[in-house]
Amino acid sequence: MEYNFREIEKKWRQRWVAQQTYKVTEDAQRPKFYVLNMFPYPSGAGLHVGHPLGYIASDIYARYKRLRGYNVLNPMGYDAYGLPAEQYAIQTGQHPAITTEENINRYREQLDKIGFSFDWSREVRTCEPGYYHWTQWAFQKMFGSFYCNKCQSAQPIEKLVEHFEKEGTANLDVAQSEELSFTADEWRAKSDVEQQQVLMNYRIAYLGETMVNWCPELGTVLANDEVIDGVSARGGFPVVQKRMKQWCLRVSAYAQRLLDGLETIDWTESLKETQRNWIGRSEGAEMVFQVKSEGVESDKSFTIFTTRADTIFGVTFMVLAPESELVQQLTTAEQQTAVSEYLAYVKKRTERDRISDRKVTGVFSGSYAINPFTGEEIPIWISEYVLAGYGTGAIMAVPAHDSRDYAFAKHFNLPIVPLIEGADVSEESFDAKEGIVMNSPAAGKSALDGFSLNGKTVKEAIAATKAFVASHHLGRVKVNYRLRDAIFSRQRYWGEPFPVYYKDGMPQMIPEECLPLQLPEVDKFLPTETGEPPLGNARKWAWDTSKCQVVDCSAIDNETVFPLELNTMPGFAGSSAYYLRYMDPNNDQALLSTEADQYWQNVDLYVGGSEHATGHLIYSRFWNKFLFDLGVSCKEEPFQKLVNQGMIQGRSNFVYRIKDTNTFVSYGLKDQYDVTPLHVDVNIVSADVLDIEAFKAWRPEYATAEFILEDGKYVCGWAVEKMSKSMFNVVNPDMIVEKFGADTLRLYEMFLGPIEQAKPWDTNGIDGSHRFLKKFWNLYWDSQQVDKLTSQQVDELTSKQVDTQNKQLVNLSTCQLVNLNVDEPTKDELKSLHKLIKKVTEDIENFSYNTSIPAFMIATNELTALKCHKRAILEPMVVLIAPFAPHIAEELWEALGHTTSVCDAQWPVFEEKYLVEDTVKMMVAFNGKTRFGIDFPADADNATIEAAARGHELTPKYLEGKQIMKVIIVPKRMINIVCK
RNA sequence: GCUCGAAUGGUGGAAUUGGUAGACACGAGGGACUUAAAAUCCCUUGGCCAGUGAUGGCUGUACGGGUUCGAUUCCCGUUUCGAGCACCA
Repeated sequence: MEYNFREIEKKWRQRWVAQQTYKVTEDAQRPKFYVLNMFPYPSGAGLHVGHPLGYIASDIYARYKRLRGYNVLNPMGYDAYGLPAEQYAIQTGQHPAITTEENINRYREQLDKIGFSFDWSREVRTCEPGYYHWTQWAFQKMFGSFYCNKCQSAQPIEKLVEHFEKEGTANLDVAQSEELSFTADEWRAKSDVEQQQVLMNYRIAYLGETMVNWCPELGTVLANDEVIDGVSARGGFPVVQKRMKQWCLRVSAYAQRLLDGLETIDWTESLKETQRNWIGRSEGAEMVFQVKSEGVESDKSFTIFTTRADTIFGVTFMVLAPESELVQQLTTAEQQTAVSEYLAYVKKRTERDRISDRKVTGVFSGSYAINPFTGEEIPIWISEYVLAGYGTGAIMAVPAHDSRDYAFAKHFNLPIVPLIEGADVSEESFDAKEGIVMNSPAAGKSALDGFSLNGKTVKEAIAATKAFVASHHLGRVKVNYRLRDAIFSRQRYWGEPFPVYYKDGMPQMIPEECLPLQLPEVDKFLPTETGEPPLGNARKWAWDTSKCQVVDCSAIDNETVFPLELNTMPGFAGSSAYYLRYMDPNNDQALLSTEADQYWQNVDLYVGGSEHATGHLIYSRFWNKFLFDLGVSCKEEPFQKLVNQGMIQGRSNFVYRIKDTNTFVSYGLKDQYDVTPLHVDVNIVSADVLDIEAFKAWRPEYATAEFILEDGKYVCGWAVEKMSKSMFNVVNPDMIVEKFGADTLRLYEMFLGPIEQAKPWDTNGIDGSHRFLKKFWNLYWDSQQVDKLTSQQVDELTSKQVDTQNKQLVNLSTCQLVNLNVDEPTKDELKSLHKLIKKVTEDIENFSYNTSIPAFMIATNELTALKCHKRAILEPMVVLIAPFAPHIAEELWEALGHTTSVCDAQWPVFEEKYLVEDTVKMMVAFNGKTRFGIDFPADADNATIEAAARGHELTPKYLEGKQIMKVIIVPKRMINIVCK
């Protein structure tokens, strides 16, 4: 019987749908397991073979867990909002909802062919009102919350109001945009609008005027993770810094918890490290410096942040960020012109300029700061190497021990005072945090309260200085984070609308029971000419508070009808809590029910690309922690284990055209000509040999092409590149499924290499996986009857597929499923099976599928050689392969007489006893060189073995005339004899 | 510059707590079957050397050292590649 994968796979695709094989419900009787893939953005290009890699890996795990008795949640959905759909809409005028729908259908069609065990009844789409209802709801909750540092959690804003009414800002320890100070009386005296403005300083979702990454080409602001090297991640357009009023999420409030949480989850070290870098915790001190301006000590002061408080005696100048508000205050009259010129220069430079050429630039402000430890006057400079957004936007410069300060000091000829014994700072600064401190204070100088660090190690000195700063009220010990609040507004159409309207210029939340606020229709998707977002084009986009519904803009009277927010939410809004929604996708009363949350808890295994390390994976951890504080999610960390699948790169093929001709020369001969390499569609190349007819038909200009062949073939060159349309190297999974079947595709993608590693796709190797499945199939469909046939009858059989040596027939169309004899399996057969059970079980647990495929191949070959036709062996084999190749497994399972799906079978139990040998081969080595192996009884003890070795019984030839110094016996492995 | 990870045949990659390096597959070469092709099956395949041959010897996991009876594995140093962060004070 032939392995007809097309029919088999079609049959089971239909059967799975009809029988709802993959539908899952909460079941208190069984332990849960939650497997999740990062849901795809349905792009117009469809899936290529790289996309399913992670889905296949997680599907194998999901199926395996199900076979082990777990109730497995394995959902799929679509991250449907996003820029490309909208860009397409701008170009074509087609509504993004329509193109998105089309793309989703295409994705679904492709996914369905690969045999995933997704429960499609739980599908979510971020662009559907029933889904973004809860994105809007979460946003409103963030608006209605502040972050309490003392209790380390989000709290309702009402609690903060209570605090203000009682004691103003006294004893307040909360996350805030800037430090405010007022009394309870002052608070009560404020108008409603003023109070609202104050509260904005504390809300977790707040409207803030901040420097944002503005991308003029895209007409929108971008989050930090969407900007790479000063250009937009999508499109590569320049990004400029601009001050704008935007919705922000106070992610920074959660910085420490985001950092601590990393210790509790099972992610790769490199990914955790990436997040640690992104969060960028640094411990240091803030110190206050008084200002002396134009020779007069003023009451002005400013604060700097430093991690090297110990270097306070080496400070020779101060530097302010050009954007700092202090610049205006501290510039003296005579320096005004120079400073203005410098600021104008800085303003012209984009983020990108700053990164690409790091010139040392700066200007003196005219003012001096006073070193709080020594009373020395220190000039205050302004330079772009100090960033406004980090710390306080001002630093104390210690040129001897900071390379940036050093470069600045050299350039402007400022003094350099070394503080570490033995450090040579004549050529470069000594940045390392090691050594013994000296010059603190410098000889002949004195410091406040006789403070000195001389003789201490740097580490001790840092601690001592911090303690001194705190006790003498010169500043405070402070932890700084690089992590900034997330900008949450986008000036785009295709995103979640904010459930917000404006009254007296202050944002108001539309009532919770009126959610979701649906995205309105617009005529034009481009941002308006006035710079307003596309929602400014919507005619019906005003909020009627009396009717609690959206009404026409013309009705705005600012009494009952108010304008709605025009921005939309960014891409990460919808993807930040989708894993929670899968637990209870159709709930219209809540994001999810408590029961669903309690049962499914969090994602046990999350699979996706590492490109989301500083975006999605930070935002959803933040989002989940917020929901955890609210009591909506019972787990603080959303993704317990995370596996990053590597990218599958394309393998491009090239043809070589001789310059100025239409003649193409084969790879091996190209050096004899002056040629231009051209990408050629990999789908008309097989094993690097070009299909010439297909090539001529590919493009009209090649119809008359001529070829210089080698060995009658046209051989193409190749290179590994990103898989993309423009390189003609996109391999479509549909084609592979059509040609080899989904099971082969699944097996081959897993066999390609370790799941985490990037690797090029090479269709050539796929034959091996397909051949294996055929062999596996033939284990079951074979030829008991053949033994009964006479050789003459065998010869007469039409297919004549005879292996002459073994007299065994394969692929014989008349044969039935093996006549499973009921004999006890032999020792060898059981050994093959249990070796496989052990290997496959371990591999799946460790996520290293690439090595279990060979194990299957070896077992199959062994069992074929043993002519094993025993149910006790073959039945567990089907279960073992079911996670990898579900279609063929189902077919064989049914053929073996089962009426239920193989998905509900039991994973075979491994038994050590079948692998225990009667004899153990011990390798014998002399002086570390392995010579040969000798069989010992398995129960021989070390003393017996050593006696045999010393008695020269094992090895007379090698030991002749030598004195045995030492015999080392490694249990069940090796005897090592050391001799002279 | 800092942090993390990696380096094994022509290729993708195996190798348990340190114990016969190169599993398995691709590619390549040879053979069987076939009018032919496809399909299938069998053999060879890290390098060098010796032998008619079975086989044997040397060498070999980026490079240089070290620990060990024994190192792809552990330690120190170097090089290269990948990833992340980056005027972050």
